[in-house]
Amino acid sequence: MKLPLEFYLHNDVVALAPRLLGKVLCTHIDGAFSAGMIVETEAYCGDNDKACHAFKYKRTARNETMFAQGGVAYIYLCYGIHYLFNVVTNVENKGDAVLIRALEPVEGIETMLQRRKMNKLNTRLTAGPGSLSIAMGIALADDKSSLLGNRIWIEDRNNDILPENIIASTRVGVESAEEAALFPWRFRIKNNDWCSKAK
DNA sequence: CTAACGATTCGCT
DNA sequence: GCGAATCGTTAGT
Repeated sequence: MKLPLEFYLHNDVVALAPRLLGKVLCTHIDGAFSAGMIVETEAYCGDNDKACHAFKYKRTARNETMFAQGGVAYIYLCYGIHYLFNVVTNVENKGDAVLIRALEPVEGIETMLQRRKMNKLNTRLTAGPGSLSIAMGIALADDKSSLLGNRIWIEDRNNDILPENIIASTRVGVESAEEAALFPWRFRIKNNDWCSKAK
């Protein structure tokens, strides 16, 4: 069951990020189908979050997509090599998004291994935002893609994560963001090996 | 126009 | 477990 538009329009990105845990990210790209359960996310908020690209609603050519209506993909190039996949949320002009940091492979594992040029399965396949984008076949060209279409979408497979199995912690790479660095806006599933290393 | 940095990953010890 | 590689975007000269 594909998540409906209303899910993405929720006005509190910090409440939405943990709700994406346990949902399944699916892609149908280059004729191949892949799916992975979301096990780690981070919330970014344009209004009061200094760590966010869209802090104080500042627009640049790169982050323009973050200001779109919820339900589209925002894909951003980090460190010159890594594509980071984000889900834009809220209504237009808010600049809110959820970064997907790690997946647990569910379907199309052979395809993922090929894309990653790997022979055997290990947690590096989809642990980490740059890795999972490659494994799922997501590239910069998919920036602004709707998550309601038939190329990239997110499914609810009735696998809700209980609150006691969700761990909130501080985000990575935000030391210079002052008070925003303390916000516990990183969410992951307890005892899941596919999460990138805990801080 | 130029310099600095970052929502990271990979290979090696 | 740790340190180097890497380059587009941003902001400052």
